[in-house]
Amino acid sequence: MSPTNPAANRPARTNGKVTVIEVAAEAGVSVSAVSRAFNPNGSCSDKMRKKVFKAAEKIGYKPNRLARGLKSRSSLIGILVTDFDNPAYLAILSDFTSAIQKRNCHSLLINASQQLNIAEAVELVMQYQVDGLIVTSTTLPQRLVEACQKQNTPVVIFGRRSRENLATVVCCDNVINGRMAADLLLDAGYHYPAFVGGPIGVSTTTDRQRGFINRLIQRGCDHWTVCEGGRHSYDAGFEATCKLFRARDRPDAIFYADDIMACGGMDAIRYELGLRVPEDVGIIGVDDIRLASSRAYNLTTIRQPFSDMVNTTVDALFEHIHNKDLPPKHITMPCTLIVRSSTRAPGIGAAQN
Amino acid sequence: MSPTNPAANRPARTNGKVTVIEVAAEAGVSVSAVSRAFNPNGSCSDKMRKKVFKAAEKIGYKPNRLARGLKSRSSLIGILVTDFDNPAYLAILSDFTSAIQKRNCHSLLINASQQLNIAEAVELVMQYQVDGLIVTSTTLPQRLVEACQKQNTPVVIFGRRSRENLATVVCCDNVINGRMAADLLLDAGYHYPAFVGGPIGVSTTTDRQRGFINRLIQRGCDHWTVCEGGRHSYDAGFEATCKLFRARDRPDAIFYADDIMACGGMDAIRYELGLRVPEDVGIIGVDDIRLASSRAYNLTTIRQPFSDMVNTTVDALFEHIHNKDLPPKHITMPCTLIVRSSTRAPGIGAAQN
DNA sequence: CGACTATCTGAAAACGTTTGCATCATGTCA
DNA sequence: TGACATGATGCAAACGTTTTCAGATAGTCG
Repeated sequence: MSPTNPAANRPARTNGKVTVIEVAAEAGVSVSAVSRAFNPNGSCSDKMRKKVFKAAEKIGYKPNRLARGLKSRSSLIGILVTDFDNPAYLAILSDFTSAIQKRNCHSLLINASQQLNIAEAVELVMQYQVDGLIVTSTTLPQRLVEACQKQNTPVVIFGRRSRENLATVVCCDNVINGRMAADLLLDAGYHYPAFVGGPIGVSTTTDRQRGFINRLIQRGCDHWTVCEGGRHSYDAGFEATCKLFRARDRPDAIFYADDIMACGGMDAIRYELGLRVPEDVGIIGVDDIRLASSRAYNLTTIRQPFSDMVNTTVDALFEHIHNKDLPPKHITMPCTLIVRSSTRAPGIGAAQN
Repeated sequence: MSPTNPAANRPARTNGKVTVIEVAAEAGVSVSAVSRAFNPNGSCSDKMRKKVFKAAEKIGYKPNRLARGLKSRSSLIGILVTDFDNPAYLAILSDFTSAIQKRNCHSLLINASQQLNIAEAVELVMQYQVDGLIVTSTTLPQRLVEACQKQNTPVVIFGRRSRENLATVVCCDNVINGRMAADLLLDAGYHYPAFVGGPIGVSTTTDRQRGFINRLIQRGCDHWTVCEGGRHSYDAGFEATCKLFRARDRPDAIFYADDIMACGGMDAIRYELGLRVPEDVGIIGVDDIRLASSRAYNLTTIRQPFSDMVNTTVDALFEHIHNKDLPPKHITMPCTLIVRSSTRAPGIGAAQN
């Protein structure tokens, strides 16, 4: 019971678990000293820190993040995912978790695609006192964004623009993307373009369609058609394409809202309809998923810079976390046209234009 | 200060957050009553529960899962993922999160593919006091499994068998899968089979290889070759295949450790080498990812029942959570051969055998 | 050598729950 | 009617941290 060892006379409750208390006892310092030693910005001398670490190491102490989260930050980031169909999301998830881990936080992954609606998902994730929330491939009703803000939890929306200016958004300008697709197809001499969309009412799809169609009209193309696509999946693309070709006026070029749909569509055109790509039908998608650059598809597409978008999203989220009254902002990332062999080279067959 | 309202005279600390204390005050009951009302197996009358819920609803109370986790379960399940290359994992993740959410728990997703090694990943996830841990596409060193068990956290390993019998494992018998592939190729009259593997030292790959080669030998085929594949990716399959065909003895059939590698390989064979599938080269993969059934690839493969495997894994994990001294078990799920058009029909060209 | 900072350190009060124990109704049975 | 079991309720002590506040310990400067 020496006076230099203030924790020694504390009853050592040794019920298995090793906590700060045990570390304090072992190192002969106070509990607060241990806490500070483990906190990067705790005021604590080097000697103390070394002593504490040594004791902690010796008795195998690991901090309890739940307990820590009760007083300070949980270091949990919620990731809300609704679209598990789009193959691009595997790399996106990998990048998100990785970027979050780099900041010594971790990812609470919520699947809002099936049983859960978005409101329930948000409520659940908030129960874990997440430090921030990333919402992917869907937009958040104003009401929910406000609910998060009331709890002081910043939200960043990934990949969808949202009408209200409440939350920070990272996405691409899909109207421009639609325009790019229209220009490419017309330049390559296609005459009857079609658009195959994703889920109804989703801003990415509607924006792409709007940009596409408006540009067609603007350039004097008055012969086009549109097909609601359904899910972001191979099968949806396949079927939408078959449907498109059952009509009397068959398109000679298709802009798909999505690469995976474009792949399904290309297979329908080649193997179901027996037509050639790009000679008979030109195809262009969006995303540039891995499969797009495969030799089998070699798809012309508009690349979304997913990896950059993810990093930007996480950066923005942590900015908001560290500075709570930063105003929300809209960040638009540029897309690039990747011309491969699912469209004819510009100029060829363009005589009629 | 009526005697029927024990919480009314408690100082109402009203610092914004609404907690059990506020609910108790609102409902005029004790804090413990509120807690019990919110816990399905808390002893509590219907009248009380109704009263508490009404008060909670009125003032917008949401339980704090972090605080709850401090005393009882965290309702967090860790999911360790190392393989973000294999496209099958998107659906697997979707199924895992969904199955976990059905049990009113949530998924802490740890990416152990890049910066983090497995030991660090496990340690991190344990800091969140997860109720259980799912380890996918990798095995856990005995030391780590023991560390988890010491903390009373059950572990289930998904998709890999592990040498030690410490943790519960859900996987397929990949030796059998290798045998199936060998039989199919020999039956179809291929003579010089090759195996293209995934990452070195991974049990799935080595098992498939072993089953495959042993069966070839057993059936008198003494002409075969093997190629280490590298990652589970399209590019790895593509390149391994090119390498294979640069040798003097070109195989006429390839068993890939993985569908996505098989797709890369098929493209190499068709577009890089100018050979026909299945006439010149037969191809078989494992997994039956969505892409395998696309018209472009239409790949013969061995289907792993991923969805069932996920459910079995989660079932097993929760069994262990609820009954801590259940012994670990090995669960082997049956795979099915899906014959498509990347292999010749059995019998054709089999004269030489 | 004394006063004054600057830096470390410790005690104790949170953080929001759950739960063991004690109490108190309420109903049951002889 | 009294003894007793049953179930609902409240009190208060955990759970493992962080953090405020105050005290102690050097360090600096005149």
